[in-house]
Amino acid sequence: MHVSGGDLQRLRQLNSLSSIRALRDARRPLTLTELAAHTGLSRGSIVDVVTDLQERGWIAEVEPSPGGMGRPARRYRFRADAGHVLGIDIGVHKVLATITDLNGRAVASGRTSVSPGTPREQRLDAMNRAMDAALIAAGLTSDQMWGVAAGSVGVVDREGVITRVEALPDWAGTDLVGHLAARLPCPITIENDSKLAALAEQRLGVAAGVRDLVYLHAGRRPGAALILNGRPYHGFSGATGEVGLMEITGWRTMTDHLESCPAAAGAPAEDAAALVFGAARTGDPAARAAVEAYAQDLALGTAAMVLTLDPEVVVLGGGFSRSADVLLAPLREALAPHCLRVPEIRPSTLGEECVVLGAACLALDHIDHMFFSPEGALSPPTAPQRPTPA
Amino acid sequence: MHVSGGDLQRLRQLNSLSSIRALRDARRPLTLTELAAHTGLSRGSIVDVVTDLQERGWIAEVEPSPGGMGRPARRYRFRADAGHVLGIDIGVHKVLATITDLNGRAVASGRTSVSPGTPREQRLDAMNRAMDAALIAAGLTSDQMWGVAAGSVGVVDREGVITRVEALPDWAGTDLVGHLAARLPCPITIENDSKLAALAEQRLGVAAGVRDLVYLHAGRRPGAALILNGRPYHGFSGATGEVGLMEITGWRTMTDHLESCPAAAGAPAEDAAALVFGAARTGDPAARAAVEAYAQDLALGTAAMVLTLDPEVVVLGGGFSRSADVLLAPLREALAPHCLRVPEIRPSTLGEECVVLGAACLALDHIDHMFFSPEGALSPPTAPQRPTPA
DNA sequence: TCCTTTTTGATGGAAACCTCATTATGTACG
DNA sequence: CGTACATAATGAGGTTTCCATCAAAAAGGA
Repeated sequence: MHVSGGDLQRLRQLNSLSSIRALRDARRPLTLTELAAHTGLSRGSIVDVVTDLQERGWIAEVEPSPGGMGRPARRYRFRADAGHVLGIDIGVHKVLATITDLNGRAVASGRTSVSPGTPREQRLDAMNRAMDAALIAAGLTSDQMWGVAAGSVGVVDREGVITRVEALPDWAGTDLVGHLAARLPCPITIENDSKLAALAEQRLGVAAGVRDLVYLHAGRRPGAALILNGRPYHGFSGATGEVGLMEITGWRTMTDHLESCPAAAGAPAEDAAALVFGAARTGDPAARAAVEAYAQDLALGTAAMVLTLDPEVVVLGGGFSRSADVLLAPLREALAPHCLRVPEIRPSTLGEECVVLGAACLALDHIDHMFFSPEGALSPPTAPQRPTPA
Repeated sequence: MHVSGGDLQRLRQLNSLSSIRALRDARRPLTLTELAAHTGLSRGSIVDVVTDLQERGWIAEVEPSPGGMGRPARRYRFRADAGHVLGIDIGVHKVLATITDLNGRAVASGRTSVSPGTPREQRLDAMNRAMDAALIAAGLTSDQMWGVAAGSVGVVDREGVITRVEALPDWAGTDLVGHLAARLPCPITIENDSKLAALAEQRLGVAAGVRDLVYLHAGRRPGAALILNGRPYHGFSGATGEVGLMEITGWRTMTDHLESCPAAAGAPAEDAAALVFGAARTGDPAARAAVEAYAQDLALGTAAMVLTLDPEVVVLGGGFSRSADVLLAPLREALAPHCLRVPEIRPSTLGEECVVLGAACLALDHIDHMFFSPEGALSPPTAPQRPTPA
């Protein structure tokens, strides 16, 4: 909580920001009287603030709403289309890029396919193509982007360096920031993909507004991410949610239960899980047993996190969350004996878009911090530039 | 980050708070020129603000510092003695009460002894006596307290109710808030004792300024508490750090290693640990083995938290931290094989005072939030009253 | 004694806010 | 169709707060 104060212009700036925030959060046009109520300012001052913001292009006037007593009031809306951010998901099998407006609404996206073996340069190239496709679809250029955030597999430290990654052979140490900086002048953030998925679920998804949650990435490479006190939790070096590395949790071997199930016999390892979940859905006893054994192991590591953090909600995400209908009940039952209070378990709903949307949320958060800080001027809406290193 | 804005008086209020904070954080008298630099205000405005604050009693003028070029500057200090808060630690064997000034410096304290079997009413009475002793020692009355925070064993929920406690038979459900409210008109906060110890270590102790830390309570009743993103973490229902409840951590039985050690033969269970640690210190092989076995078990649950949270520091607190000299190395070694990155492990230094000081910190935080919020007026410094329930 | 350095105090001016009275522009109703 | 009512916009006058600037004051050193 930074108390700043300042001069009269700073006060006006704060009041302008207050108005913008009110308009943005209301998600509908507001009248001057409503704005005055929201901000606590007098009517006259709100008029000043609003005409100023309108001249600068932050807000726009809309038709007065018909049918009401008294003289119809002017109404204003936040111009969410004044700027855009870019979210990127660099996955193992695909790269997604999505452009959203300042409200976080997706306006365009691009996609390219890669494989686990794709070498670094080609993966970066795939990222470039996905970005370009999204930009073209949105009809925007790269210097119109206000911010970018990219999600990647692996451990991402505070400087955005990927320090550890198992799934991709030559991906660790990739200078993602540098690579993006060459093509985009705006601020850049890199984060772990599960953390972004968790953020998306907490902002837009099944855990909207939840203060404390554990996001479980259930899939071929299990993982977890945390939202604590309402904010994404990064830890000291970014290596959070790695409880599955402990032998006693069984996370390293739990997919064996699925892959060695008769229902998956002969199929390639990456299809095994889906086949077993499908068989379990139709009642196959061996498949059900395999799912239960998997859930038992998953519950061990989950219980360790739940007992440590006492979250309100556990979000079940990752590829296996598509099979939440057969996985949820066994997981809940396996969790119960370990926990003091069993948190609500909700299957993820955002699906494949989860990480890109989370990335866009993070980029929006970043520019929010910039604009709402004392230094971040409330200039006419233009794409912020990265501060040039001194 | 709440953007508030407001009218001109609010601006003045913000600037006043900014000045108060600068004076408080500097921990030394500042000149008007220094204050102007800190707050970014012009000199003339600072004069206004300062004379205003001085009239209201928030700051005081001190002797100009001699020996310097030019005309000697007036200097002002924050009047930390303008108000006081009360911290209480309701332990199993003792009740502590400490009164600190607005800088968190202890000015007086009181102490009473209790035993695990002491029934609720007598324990509350012991608390009253400790409080009264502290008040008398400080020469203050209960209505001069600006805030109280009490730490208790057991799980404390958001409303301050003790929902679960193992160590004290009839303590769960105690209406601590109600009890304190009958004797103190100021805001009241209740929190779990380990969480307060962690807070104290992060504010005043061995982990000052650390953003993410795990506080290990190593003692006869093991536990843990978390500071995450620089703030105490409470969880949804307050039951955090309970990873020791899982069988696989071995936390429920790990003290058996110490109690069954020959070095502790014949001694009562509560002295066993100290004897074993003492024997280990002199090189007794059986005692060393017992300590190592204990450390192995302690490391399991700790590793689960470290892998989940990736903290910068683990603080070793609780009764056994007095024996950190023999416990630290085995714990560090036992932790290493499980962790991606072994956090720094630091033994607690605040000792018995830990919880009371943490309680005082929490009470200070609470009034900070009150005064620095738009509503909390910057009236002349007087004890805030609890809002009367409507 | 004079000069340099730094703080202090005073004045004028501008920005931003508030209040209150007046005017404008709709709907409702006789 | 005209009047009453309700709400919104506008404008005048006043207050608070801040800034910039400049002369005066208070020390130490030459």
